[in-house]
Amino acid sequence: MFDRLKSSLERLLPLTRDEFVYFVTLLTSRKLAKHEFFLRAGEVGREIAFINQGCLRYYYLKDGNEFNGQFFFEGSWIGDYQSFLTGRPSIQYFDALEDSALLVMQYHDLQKLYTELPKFERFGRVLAENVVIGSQRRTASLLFDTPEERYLKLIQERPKVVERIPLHHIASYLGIKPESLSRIRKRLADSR
Amino acid sequence: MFDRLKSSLERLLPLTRDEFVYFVTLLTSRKLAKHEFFLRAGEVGREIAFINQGCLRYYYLKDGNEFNGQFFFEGSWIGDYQSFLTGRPSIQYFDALEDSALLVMQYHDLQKLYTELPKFERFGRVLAENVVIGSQRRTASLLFDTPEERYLKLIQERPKVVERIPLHHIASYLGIKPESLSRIRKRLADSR
DNA sequence: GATATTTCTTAACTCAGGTCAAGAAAGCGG
DNA sequence: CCGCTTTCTTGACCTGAGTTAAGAAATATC
Repeated sequence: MFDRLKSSLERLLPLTRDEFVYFVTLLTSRKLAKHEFFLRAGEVGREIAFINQGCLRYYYLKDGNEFNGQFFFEGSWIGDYQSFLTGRPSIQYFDALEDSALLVMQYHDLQKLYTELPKFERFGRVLAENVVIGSQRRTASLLFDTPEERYLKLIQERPKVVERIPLHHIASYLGIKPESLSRIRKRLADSR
Repeated sequence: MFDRLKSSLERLLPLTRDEFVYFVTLLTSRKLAKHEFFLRAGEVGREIAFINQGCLRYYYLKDGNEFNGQFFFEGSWIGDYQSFLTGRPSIQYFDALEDSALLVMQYHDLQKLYTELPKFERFGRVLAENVVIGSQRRTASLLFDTPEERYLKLIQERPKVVERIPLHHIASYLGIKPESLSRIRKRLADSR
């Protein structure tokens, strides 16, 4: 039940048995069926979740069209960092792309954790850093990589995405239409 | 000398005279002539700077081409947040677009400040939040706004950028070529 | 197991942005 | 104040992504 969480945490900071157990008491388990929401735009997302099993994404809605911001698999933490920290409503939708199992932590429980076990500040800091690094990498790629380059990088760097997620969602993530991704795939297949 | 800094800080947290004076002792003044660098890709940027006067940008270099990430004017803080926090080399170039005057704070001085005057943690937190919010807004806009929409939003939301920064830099920020921005401007001028 | 839905591809056409080339205008540096 | 650089625009042509429409194949649903 908590194996994945344990090894994930231990990559960040060494924990005694008691510390880990305490951490776990702050979590609640939650199942999401495919297509169920973790958070909707307009809501305040004062919780973050460890994905124990499954896959989620967040997306923006503009003129009725979805634009995928990011995909998350088991082993990573998900949540609207902005909303979580500031208490303001989210502008993103978070939903499950597969049946998923989450371990959810509330904002005030995390704050309590920081106070009672300051070594967990490191956990919070690394989480925040990862958000910044991920977001800036994504911006850079959208700014100067072509859609084809973005697709090739995705295959290279995150093969799981290409394996488990429908192509129309990947197209949206790359900033193009499904038809264009089809053409890119054909181009690549023909040229080798 | 410190008026702009003072009013900028006071928007975040109320300070006594002594606290502000202490903050100021941690800063060193630095002038940058137009085109001078604040930080180069490959270097570790263990300092952040308050822009007292002038304008800076950061950009990425790919295949010999510059891609502008963001512009900063007097009153804002600049630095490579990733490099600053993690101590790893930057992948961005920071340079001055006008003759500029900075107030520079070193990483270890900021850490000292957090320890000695914990109320400044708020300062650090808000700085970090702004980085995340800015980066995510930018990603979203690159993902689903057209270049023309991005240009119109820029005029609306950040008129200073359009007034003070050459169009070829703005084009690069929008993710297009100068010629394309010229055409967009013509299109807009013709259609009204 | 039949039907509906989701997923993915292909084709024809349009259009915005890239590329290459050129030149005008403004600003700067000596 | 003269020449050089920077800034900005325009035109012709090319290319890749959007749009619309259709259909095939795989999955889900009852």
